[in-house]
Amino acid sequence: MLKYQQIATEIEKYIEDNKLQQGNKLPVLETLMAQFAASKSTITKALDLLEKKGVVYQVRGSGIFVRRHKRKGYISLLSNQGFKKELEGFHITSEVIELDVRKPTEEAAYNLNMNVEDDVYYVKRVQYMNKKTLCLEESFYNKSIITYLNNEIVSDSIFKYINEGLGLKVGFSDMFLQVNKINEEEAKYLGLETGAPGLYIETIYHLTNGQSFDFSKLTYNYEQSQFFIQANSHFL
Amino acid sequence: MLKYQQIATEIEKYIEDNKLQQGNKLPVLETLMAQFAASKSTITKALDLLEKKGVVYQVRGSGIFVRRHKRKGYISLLSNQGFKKELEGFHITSEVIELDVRKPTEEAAYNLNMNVEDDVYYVKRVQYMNKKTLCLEESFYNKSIITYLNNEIVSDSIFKYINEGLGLKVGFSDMFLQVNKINEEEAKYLGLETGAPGLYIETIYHLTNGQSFDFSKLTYNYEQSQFFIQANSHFL
DNA sequence: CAGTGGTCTAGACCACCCA
DNA sequence: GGGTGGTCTAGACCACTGA
Repeated sequence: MLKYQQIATEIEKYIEDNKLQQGNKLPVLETLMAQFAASKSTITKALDLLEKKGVVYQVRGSGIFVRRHKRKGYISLLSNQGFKKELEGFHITSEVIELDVRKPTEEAAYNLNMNVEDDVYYVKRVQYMNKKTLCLEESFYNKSIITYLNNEIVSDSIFKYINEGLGLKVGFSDMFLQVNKINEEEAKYLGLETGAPGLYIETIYHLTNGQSFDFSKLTYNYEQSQFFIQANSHFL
Repeated sequence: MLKYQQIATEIEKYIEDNKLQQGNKLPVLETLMAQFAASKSTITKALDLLEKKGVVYQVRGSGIFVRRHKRKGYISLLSNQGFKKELEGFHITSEVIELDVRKPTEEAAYNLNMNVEDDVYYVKRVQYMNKKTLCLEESFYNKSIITYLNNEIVSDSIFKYINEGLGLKVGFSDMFLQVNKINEEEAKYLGLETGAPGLYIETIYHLTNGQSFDFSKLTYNYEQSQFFIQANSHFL
């Protein structure tokens, strides 16, 4: 593990252990430099990482402060990539409905940047959170990248397998979000009425090298869907 | 403007001008260093900024590539802070329903970290996108920070005024997102039926120094709400 | 193994916050 | 004006990619 990642992890642990709250001040840079025997840039890099993750915010001329304005029961929409939910104290299980190798739909092929003649793994699952239906998921995996899947893997965490089993690194993802009335099939699997509200999210996942390997379409049960997102303003 | 921001801006412009597509390669670091007469770290910092914004991705040992997998008609959920929508080719207008100084609700006071006896500006607006109702918005501004608002400001872009008029810098925001059936009032303003799906987002906006100044509750018209989010995996 | 990006350092200097 | 974080540099060395 890299030095700056290690430092970031330890600072995060320090915040956790000392139960620091929103606005609490961390030690000054010089102290951190001494404590971790690292140069200023390395400490800064660790703090930048924590800032991206929404753990701290830095105020020039003033200090480094803890940021944790979370609410209970809300799932992080962004760290929602596969298996992180477990870590936030949500118990997620999956029921596999379909799993096979097939040709992709036009839509899936387009989003995965592959040909319609190439193979994909198709997975359809219902996910449960704390025993309630959370979402219906339909995923297409580029078979030339995700070379093998089976029922056992798919019942557990697919992303964990991609990371640890296949040794692939997920780099970034593009999410597209809409709200709609759910159709009959979605209603059936989610245990709701046809026409009920549904949060509909399509995501394209890419490896660190930019290749897209997964196109997923999820319909969330609106009764269970509470998400939070932490945004930074590099936008302005 | 800082050197690395300037460089980031120019690289973004270069991508735009040359109409580079997803996966296209940018010049190598050394070239960029020479071209902008900057050190490696400065170029890297500019590229990190662009990576955060979802404009490029960097692959070690290979190169720097363009990332633009956007879809037409989708609004960026994160750069949705106040006035950016204009820049994405959406025409947004507002109709002010209420604007006054009052005491905050318990909820607003809690989220703005102020006392219920302190004053807030309360704003209720309907926003229109390309002449269709986009959302109903209810906002509470901490009056000790946002010292003045009037009808003209509120009809235009409040965030533009906060930046340019008051000279305040927005730092980060916490968003909480749910899907619900809309109530009678929301239905009336959005021109929908009571019980129709609604995307409900609460956001707390903070200045760069961490002070929260705005607590907003938005209900989006599900027929107009298509959002995209670009995520990076510093999570894993 | 050449090309390319990533990490890390030491240090100079700058910019902002607050008392 | 003292304290604190941010920018920028030059350069050594490391790690991954792909032909």
